[in-house]
Amino acid sequence: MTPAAPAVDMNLSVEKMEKVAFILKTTAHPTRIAVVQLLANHESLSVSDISERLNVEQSLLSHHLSGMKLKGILSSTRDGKNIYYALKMREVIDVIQCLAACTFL
Amino acid sequence: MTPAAPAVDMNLSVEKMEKVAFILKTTAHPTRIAVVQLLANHESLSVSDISERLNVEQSLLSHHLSGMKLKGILSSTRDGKNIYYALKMREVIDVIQCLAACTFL
DNA sequence: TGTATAAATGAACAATTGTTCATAAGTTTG
DNA sequence: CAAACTTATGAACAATTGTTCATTTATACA
Repeated sequence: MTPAAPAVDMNLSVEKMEKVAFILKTTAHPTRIAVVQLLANHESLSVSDISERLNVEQSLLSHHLSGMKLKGILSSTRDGKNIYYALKMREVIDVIQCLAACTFL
Repeated sequence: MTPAAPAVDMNLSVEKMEKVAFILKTTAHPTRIAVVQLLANHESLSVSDISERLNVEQSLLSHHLSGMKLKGILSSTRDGKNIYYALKMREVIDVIQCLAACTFL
């Protein structure tokens, strides 16, 4: 007997769904997606560097970055006056790629 | 010469980043993730069916569903008294899988 | 037609996110 | 140590999302 449906193996617990939602929400913002993009190609960048590249005001960017760090997506290390952020949860790259690959977007 | 970085090919335009963010946001909620999960395995389900399975109140679920439909993630067709929803943008399955596969979640 | 069932809608409100601004905290260098 | 520079922080406010509830719309069927 064949199943009446696509049969995609995906059985997330409620807890896991909440975590997935949490990560998605943390990423779901143009500026934050841009940050992930940048850090996907750069290993690590300082706040002011990111700020200039993305043309986002320091404080606002800092809020975004620290939020993403808090939620485990980024990591940061200080070097002198600068603080360098890096992509910790590299899986989010794949997530973005999945959608970016959609032709209809 | 080797690049100083991971070199992930991902160059989204601002417009595309906004669209990706849009889809992520539309999915980033435990109930909506559960809906995607269900519809990944069921082809199509009526509102009351989903409502019972997920234990979410009719009106609230309807709001979620129509939002997802509006944003192109789901489609719906009426059959008699019921309205059946189906997954239109199947790519979101992959997106969720990407994250669900993370062992650390 | 009237009643029951299924789902959508819209207003009101709650909760969460996003943004701005002023200021603080850490670091370097003269 | 003071000045300059980089980033973080917190309060205030704006904007968006999520939820509830009452009501409406659409369909079936007695």
